[in-house]
Amino acid sequence: MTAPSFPISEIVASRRPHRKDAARNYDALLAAAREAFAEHGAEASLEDIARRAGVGIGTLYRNFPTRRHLFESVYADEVNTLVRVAQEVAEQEPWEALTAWLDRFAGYMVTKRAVREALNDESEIFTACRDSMYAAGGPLFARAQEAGQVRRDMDFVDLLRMVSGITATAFDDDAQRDRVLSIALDGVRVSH
Amino acid sequence: MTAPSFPISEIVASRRPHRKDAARNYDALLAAAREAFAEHGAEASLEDIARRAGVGIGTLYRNFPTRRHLFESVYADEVNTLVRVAQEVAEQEPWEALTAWLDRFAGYMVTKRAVREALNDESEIFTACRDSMYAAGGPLFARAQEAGQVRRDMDFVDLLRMVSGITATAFDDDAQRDRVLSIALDGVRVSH
DNA sequence: GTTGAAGCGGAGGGTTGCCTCCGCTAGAGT
DNA sequence: ACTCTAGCGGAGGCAACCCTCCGCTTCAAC
Repeated sequence: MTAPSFPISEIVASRRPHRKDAARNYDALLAAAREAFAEHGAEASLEDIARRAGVGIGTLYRNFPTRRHLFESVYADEVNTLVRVAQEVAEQEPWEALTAWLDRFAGYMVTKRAVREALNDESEIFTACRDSMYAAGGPLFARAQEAGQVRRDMDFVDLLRMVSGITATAFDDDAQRDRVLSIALDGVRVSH
Repeated sequence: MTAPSFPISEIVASRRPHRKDAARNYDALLAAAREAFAEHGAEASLEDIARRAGVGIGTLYRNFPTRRHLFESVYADEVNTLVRVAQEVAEQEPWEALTAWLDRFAGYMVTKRAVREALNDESEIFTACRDSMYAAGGPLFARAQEAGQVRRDMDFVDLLRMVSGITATAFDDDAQRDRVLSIALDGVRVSH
């Protein structure tokens, strides 16, 4: 949990191709997949993803032989971003750093809820990415806890579950979501 | 919000048929649908539901002409139960009554998340049921708020969103879910 | 018991999505 | 410029699902 964060780009199964046109298609497919998964969930149609990316279905299958490959690639990409953000907020005050990171975490979780739903712990990539994310956010949590700002009878995973659960729900508007999230975080914070 | 709760059985679109075999099939279909929706979400296959119920696909369509009819019937059934529970807990202390009701609310929300997801506010049945549920739980919330046990800067809907969001998430075990939920509720309760 | 209508099941036609295969295209190295 | 191979797209076979339609079955009223 307190291990240093590490990049995971290298363990991603499907690699970006070298040729120029192929690389362009690869990127378009990944972007289309992220979009489609966010919109339709894990069941999004692969043919639709290929259509969105403006490539043939064959090209999709060449780059990502299975639906799982697509999930894993999108997921790995998101996690990399989350790791980077953890480094960026590291110099803020403990509680502020934690909530700032959670804010980003929430945003990315909304997008990739579909991916997580499909990648049951079976996947090596998934567990590696998850470990990497824990390694990035865990220290922020531990620091806030040691600073006496977070209650001791909960752990980092509890907090992530809480935040992702709340942010995954449909709200009337952003204000309501923020309000509810901050109320729940009041339960997390030690009343000073 | 403070209007008395009312039964909604009568406004359900599709009625239970009179003939013995038909009634049995109707019940079997509803049970199978609830199960299938809980398991596979709103996209559950209707042919699979008919299979589970042990009836032909034609029988399903006769009782529930559209997928929406099925959703509405399952949903109405759940809400009726929730209204009944609200009456049962009414005599407990404000905070205890509220959390006891929320506990049931959470249980039923897990099952019918799929139904809510599919029944966008368009449906008359849906809005009627939702109103009925608010009318049942709202007074419990108001009472706890007036007793000074619930913070004033949130409303009943905020609370329902919070609870349903958290309980809809996958947890490692029931203990973790209860722990996280109670932490979030600590944010809701006014520190005495 | 008879009877007629309410109810039944599933065949079948259409749609959509999954994945493979292969003849064509165009980028990259010489 | 030439080549040759990595890469391309989509036709096509298969499966699942949606929903309709209709001949057969079974309940229940008399």
